[in-house]
Amino acid sequence: MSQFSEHIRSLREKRKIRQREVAACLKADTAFISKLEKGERQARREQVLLLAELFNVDKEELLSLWLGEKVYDVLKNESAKGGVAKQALKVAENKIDYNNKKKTK
Amino acid sequence: MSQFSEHIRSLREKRKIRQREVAACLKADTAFISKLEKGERQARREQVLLLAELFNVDKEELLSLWLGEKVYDVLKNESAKGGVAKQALKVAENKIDYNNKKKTK
DNA sequence: TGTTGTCTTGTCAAACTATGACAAAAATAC
DNA sequence: GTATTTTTGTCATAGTTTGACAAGACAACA
Repeated sequence: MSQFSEHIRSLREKRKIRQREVAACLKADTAFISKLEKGERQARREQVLLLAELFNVDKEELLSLWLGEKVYDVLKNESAKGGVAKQALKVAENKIDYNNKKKTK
Repeated sequence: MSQFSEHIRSLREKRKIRQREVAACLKADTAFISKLEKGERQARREQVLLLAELFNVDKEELLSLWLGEKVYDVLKNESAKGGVAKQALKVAENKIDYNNKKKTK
């Protein structure tokens, strides 16, 4: 149901790892991993980094996917009708750009 | 500090309304409004709509600004280094587009 | 069929976060 | 000075999320 969760699952399956091993890596139980992989629980930042290490994938890429889901979560109620959600994305983008400009200055 | 909060304040000042009147409209006290206008509290969706009515501005526009802040909140910790935040925006945008496409289908 | 290992689901307390109320201080106006 | 508006600090309450546990489902296979 969520890109992030599906991605995690697919990474695990490609590497033929059991949920119990992922659980050990995150110091959680398999029930939690199962829910992560079905999008019923959200990972926390720290866990995303551990997963990236475990699966040996780029941390920033995994973080982007994870964050993207969180962003979508904020918008999903509005995303139905029209431009509100997309406008909101623009607002956020402008703030990011503005902040980065300030810093390089 | 936040676009939304500054906007609210400026709307109120343009119309020469007191915080007490805004508070009445939202059924809150002035302390709360003060914090809203300084970005120390986040409005809830319902309150945004009330504000749009009170100030007689477009609801969708105000919602976009408000949502944009919420989105930025999710990203602000990452927005420092590099592309993670902007990538996350793209991920979210794709999900929105994908969902809209599904619906019109 | 029974056993073993893996994954899933339901439930819940504890941890965490946010809201909005109140009181008291600060600022502004008169 | 007083009166009014705005700000700040503190806090109980409500609301949400996490992760632990127990029990169930499913698959492989002897």
